[in-house]
Amino acid sequence: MKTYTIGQAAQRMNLSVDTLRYYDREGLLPFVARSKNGYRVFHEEDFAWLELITCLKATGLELKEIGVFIRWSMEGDVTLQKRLDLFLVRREEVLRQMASLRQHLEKIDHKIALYQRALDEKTNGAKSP
Amino acid sequence: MKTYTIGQAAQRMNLSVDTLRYYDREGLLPFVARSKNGYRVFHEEDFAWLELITCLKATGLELKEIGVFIRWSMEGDVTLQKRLDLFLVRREEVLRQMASLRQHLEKIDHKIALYQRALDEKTNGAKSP
DNA sequence: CCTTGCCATGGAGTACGCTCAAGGGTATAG
DNA sequence: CTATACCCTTGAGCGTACTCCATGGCAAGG
Repeated sequence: MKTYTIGQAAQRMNLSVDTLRYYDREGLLPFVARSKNGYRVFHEEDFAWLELITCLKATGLELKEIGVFIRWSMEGDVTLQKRLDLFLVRREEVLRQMASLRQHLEKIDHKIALYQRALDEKTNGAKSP
Repeated sequence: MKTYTIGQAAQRMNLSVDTLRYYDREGLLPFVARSKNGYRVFHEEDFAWLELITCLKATGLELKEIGVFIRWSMEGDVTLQKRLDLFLVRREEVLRQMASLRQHLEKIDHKIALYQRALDEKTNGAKSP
């Protein structure tokens, strides 16, 4: 089965090598294997974890909290309920963020309309006095 | 006309007094007046600016950039085009963020379904072996 | 064999957005 | 008049998430 060095993994995930090492230090990557000379070895399944980490981070979860989630995952089925609860909270949070963005988009669209009108008037005013 | 102290403005905007003073120091609040003893005096119109700042910040614009925008605003009509462009860029950015959130929501929903199924199987498995 | 390039660690440094503390002025209720 | 609850400034400190650097190991091609 194909394996990846940290550099290849970083490239594939669009993260920096330093970021991956930082995540590892913070306990987010306990699933990453090591070769006998100490190199990190990424396998295909690891990318599912990395994508999940990326997803959780993008929804505003702190690395610390993601670390907690990863630890739960490693503990197995006893933490299923906790992890479900975490995702349910995350879901609500994402919905909140989407609602907030929709409102801000409205405000921005409104501003764009205003600015466009103001610019139109300026050019028209200059052309036909 | 009603005026607000920094404490009242902070309360109304759901920001801390320190945050408002920090914004001021960073050049985001050149429109805020001062009383003769040096106190900041917020007027009704100022809240439109504060809400705009909040909006831009929520879409991911850095305080530095917001400061640039505010300075443009103070310069008047000559910067209309620049400001319009800024909002157009911001609009694209918000759309990107919304698309990204939608994808993450899908992933989260998928995970929730998986976890719920796993929990169901666990309880059913225990009840009917 | 040696160079080049990627791997490792530990620890320091950075950017951002606050947040707090020290030291001092002001205003209003009792 | 004084107490208390605001206000001011300057400057330091903090949490998060990287990012960079020094130092050193390993490996594959020429």
